[in-house]
Amino acid sequence: MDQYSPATIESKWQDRWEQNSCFVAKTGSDKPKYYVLEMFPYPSGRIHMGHVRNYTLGDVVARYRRAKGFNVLHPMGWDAFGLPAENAAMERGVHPGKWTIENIASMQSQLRSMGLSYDWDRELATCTPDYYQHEQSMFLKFLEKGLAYRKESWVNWDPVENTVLANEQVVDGRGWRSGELVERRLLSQWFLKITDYAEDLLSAIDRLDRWPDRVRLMQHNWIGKSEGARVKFNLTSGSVGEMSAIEVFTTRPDTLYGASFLAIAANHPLAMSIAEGNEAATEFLAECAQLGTSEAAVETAEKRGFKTGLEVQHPLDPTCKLPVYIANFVLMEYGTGAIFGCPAHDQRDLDFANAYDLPVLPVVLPDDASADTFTVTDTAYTGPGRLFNSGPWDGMSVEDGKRAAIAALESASAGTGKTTYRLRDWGVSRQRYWGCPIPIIHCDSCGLVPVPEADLPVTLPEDVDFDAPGNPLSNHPTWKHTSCPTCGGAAIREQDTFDTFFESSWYFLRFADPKHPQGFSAEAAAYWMPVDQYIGGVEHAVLHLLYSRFFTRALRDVGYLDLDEPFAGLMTQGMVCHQTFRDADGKWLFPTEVERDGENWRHAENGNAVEAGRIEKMSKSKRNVVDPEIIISNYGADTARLFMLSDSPPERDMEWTEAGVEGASRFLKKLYRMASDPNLAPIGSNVPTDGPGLDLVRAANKAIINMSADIEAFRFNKAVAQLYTLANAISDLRDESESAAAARRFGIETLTKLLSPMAPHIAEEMWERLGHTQMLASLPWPEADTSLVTEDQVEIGVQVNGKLRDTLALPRDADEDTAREAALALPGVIRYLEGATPKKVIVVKNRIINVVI
RNA sequence: GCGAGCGUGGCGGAACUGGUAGACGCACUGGACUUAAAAUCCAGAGAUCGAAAGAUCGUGGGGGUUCGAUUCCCCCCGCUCGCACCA
Repeated sequence: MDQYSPATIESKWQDRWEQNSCFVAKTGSDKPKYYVLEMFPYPSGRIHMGHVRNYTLGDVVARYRRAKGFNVLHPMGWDAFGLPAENAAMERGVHPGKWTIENIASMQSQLRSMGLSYDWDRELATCTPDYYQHEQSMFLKFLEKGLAYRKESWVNWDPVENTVLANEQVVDGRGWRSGELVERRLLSQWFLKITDYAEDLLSAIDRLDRWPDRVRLMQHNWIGKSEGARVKFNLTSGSVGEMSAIEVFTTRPDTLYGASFLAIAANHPLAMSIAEGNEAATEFLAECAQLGTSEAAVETAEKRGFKTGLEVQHPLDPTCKLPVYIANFVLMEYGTGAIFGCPAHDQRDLDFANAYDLPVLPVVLPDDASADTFTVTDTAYTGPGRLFNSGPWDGMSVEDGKRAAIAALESASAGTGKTTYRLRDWGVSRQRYWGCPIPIIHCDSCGLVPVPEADLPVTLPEDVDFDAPGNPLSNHPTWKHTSCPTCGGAAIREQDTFDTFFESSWYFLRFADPKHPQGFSAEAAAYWMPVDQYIGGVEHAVLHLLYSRFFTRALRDVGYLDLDEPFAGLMTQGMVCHQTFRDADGKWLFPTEVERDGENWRHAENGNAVEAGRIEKMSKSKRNVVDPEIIISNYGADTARLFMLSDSPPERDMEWTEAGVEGASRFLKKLYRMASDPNLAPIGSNVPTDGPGLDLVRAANKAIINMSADIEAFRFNKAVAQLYTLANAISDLRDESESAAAARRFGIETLTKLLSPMAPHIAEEMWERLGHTQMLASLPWPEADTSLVTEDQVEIGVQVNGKLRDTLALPRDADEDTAREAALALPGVIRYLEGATPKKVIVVKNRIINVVI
């Protein structure tokens, strides 16, 4: 018998699948459609284990759905714009385009070696004009519709990447890729009006019932809806500059009678005008500007304020005037950049009031407190209760008070009910070369002029210099010079490029018809969309996944298609982790550099002791990485895939271990031997319905049912366990009869089919060795004979007072009396009864019997 | 601080709507085969006590509901993630 040789059979079957176009998707079919998509990779040059996990998960789904009779679309492409290409250009002098194309080629061949069932005919790379010209034209349509605009604003500047970042790309005050503290810069930038969709994006989250709750919650929080009111407070001294009133936003208009001050942000326009010619105020503003926004800075910062000397009139209480402060804890970016302080019912306001000796008047009385004695000193009361000290609203609940307050404000023309969101518009300008040029021309006489549709695409110049500092497009000697499409005069091109999240916001639509001259065809999109199952990392919860939801709606509203949600089902996979190793000097070591030494580890070459550290996410910096290519060449893609799936549930982090890989490899070798067994019954033998093989036939049918359920629920680790269980059932059948041989054939054939979504190459090879000529890739999923899976005998646990004392074999669905009598006759039960009659016997059919004494 | 999730053998993890805790695998132990090793096959295995039969304990800790709790409720501890001066 020849040996299992992954290298040989894997390329053999990859070629056959390719020759037979097994995975080419056809738009339109009698079969139901199924679109499965994995987040496309950035072409860094080499695949890593995270990719292997992501694409294996997707491939199992794709292959399973295909076998279940779906018309499956399973494409792959390249998110090919981005900064690493420019860094490579600077470091190695290679052009970003060339670098990217070469990386795509090598990663593509790595992916092919994994045996993934992609329709490669639909492959796309976002850095080609053929792709990005369409987003230029989308942008122009957004512009026409008012969904894109340009404004000067304070933006996040990443000093390492030398570009602006969107709010979503700043984590803890640092750039999401560079990790460097971002700076604030005032720049003129392009924005997309994602805020127009805040309410829709938020409320539609409820309908994304096949998304993980975690991601839904993150998007919910990110959009950050607050319902409340805007309230206008008139300045008693007339006006300062052009301002005669301060508008605040509050979620607690019901506490308006407890107001004791107003506070405005340091960069509020009023604060700016006050500071003009006021040294103390200027100094305070400068101090505020220095304050970091990092977690630590915020936590330790005291509440500080600057008393402006201005006063405002309370809008509902003519006798009440409130002082105005500039305060360091008020943010210009949220609400109106101004608040009214009600210290009794807001902790920050209370801290501030205590620091500046402002009155603290409670206006909400907890249900269990008395109006005569209730006071607030150090801890604000934010819970429910009845309003008091609040004039006409006394006795109302907080909720009724909010409504009454808004009504009162509206009738006094002093405010309105208002909903505020945390979500900001998406800034899409990037000061980089390797991105999609923004199709705008700046003309001195005509202003901002869109590049006419006929002149698209605006392509990137090839000959660029990466050695000079700044944006290479700005530095290019001729590219930016053009003529104005309106007046014909000399004009300058926009030199910023789009955020690379622009490309990934619609690639899933392009896959529906990747050569379509309009970017994507509405019909093909109508057929394939939404993506039925999307799979990727959770790190995109509020980046790519939110942008894509917005983008799809925006495209709908400019007339491209009729669709709201791009991804009907989402699954976020966990990270691939590995043990870390360091030598005596604390230097990180690659797993390939160490070897086991009994309980300990030592250096493979010099034999020095090695310290094994924590199990962490695979990362280049800690060197705890395993190269998929090496695993594939040593064990084969099937082994890598099987181990990826077997160890942990997909959404959880998993640990990559050599021992686990060995185990998966051993299992596949065993299956290969089973399929090569010369003593199997001939092909087409009748499956026995009795005799010694019956247990195996049952086990195989059960495996079909369980495995299907497990795959559909993404419990791939359990699905793999079903394979092991079935393989054990085959080994356990020792009988040499003809009918046992037939059962064995049925078992191994079933096992082979069940294995095929996970380890497709070896499954094909086994199928062929079993004597079949048709490819598994084109065969349907096996159907279980459900009459065979219910056994007529069931083993039931018998408890005495809730503790298991014995077990009992009973006919299935045996009636209660039979069960009770049989249980009471058990020696294990009699021993405890000691002749007494039990108080009660609980019989749960086919499950358990509990004798209570 | 707010929100979410998690905590089960030496390890990864199973356990349907409350019903025989530890499926399946890894590591481990013993045996067979072999001159030997590897590979393979067979068997064993939660902990403690016991020769065994068996007993007791056991799903982070403490309480509760129940005939019966990993599962439901309350309190506490620990870890992970997300958000954060959001008015």
